[in-house]
Amino acid sequence: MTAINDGDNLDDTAAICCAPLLASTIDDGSAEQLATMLKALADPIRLRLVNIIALAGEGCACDFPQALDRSQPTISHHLRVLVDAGILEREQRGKWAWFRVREERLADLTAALGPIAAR
Amino acid sequence: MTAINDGDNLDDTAAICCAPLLASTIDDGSAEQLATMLKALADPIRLRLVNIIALAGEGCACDFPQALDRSQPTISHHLRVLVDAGILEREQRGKWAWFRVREERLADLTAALGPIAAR
DNA sequence: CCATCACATTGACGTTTATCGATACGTTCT
DNA sequence: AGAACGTATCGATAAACGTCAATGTGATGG
Repeated sequence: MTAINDGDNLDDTAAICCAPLLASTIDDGSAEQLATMLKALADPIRLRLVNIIALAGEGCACDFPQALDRSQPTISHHLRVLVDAGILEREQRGKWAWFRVREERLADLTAALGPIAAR
Repeated sequence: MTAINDGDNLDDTAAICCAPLLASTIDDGSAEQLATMLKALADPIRLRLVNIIALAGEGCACDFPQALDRSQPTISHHLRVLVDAGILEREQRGKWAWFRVREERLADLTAALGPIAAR
């Protein structure tokens, strides 16, 4: 693979993701899709990014380097991973970039994980 | 770090994990704990392992290399990651190793992720 | 006891990932 | 147009990860 995500896989992912983990034998492709979303969340910095943005309703990229003690390029990288995975949405306001949580997508995730726990 | 996990971090993790992502600002430590569980699930092979075991109620290690087309050491590695993260439990029966899903732990996970989706 | 079987551990290798400094890009204001 | 600012991308580096062949460990059964 070349990079985190190269283009509009975002909605491809959204279309297929996520068959409940208990309901049926998950195939190789579905597992890969689910893993992509989970991998995006499976990082402390990215979890805290999502947390901060979810709490405030939205968040400006400009605040994150200081809040999370990481360089601006590093923050930019993590935001990209989250947007590519469909967990955040990006909106340009003047020269600032603002982010919101795509709650439907997180709901998809818990829906895919839930059935196991619910058994 | 030496390996995936070196000892009984399992229950240390269980004790702290997992504060809801929306309810409060998540601190560095909690983020790390949550990330550990998510990382354990964020792999296609491990997702399919959990899926197979959850569907059948339990699963024998002996069946997985063929089912998932991976070598025995690779399967053993993935099972170790899942057990260390508290997602699976291991039981020795004669010379066979059997695994079950720890549903309470998965419930903890969705509980930590859920509040965002529910907003 | 020794052979066999199931599984874990070790060691090595290629790939991916997180991180940052430097730099490019795009917007705003003068 | 040019300066200043916020953000993205590039290039490099070190650490982590997935994978397998070889080997170790522990139980089973002749």
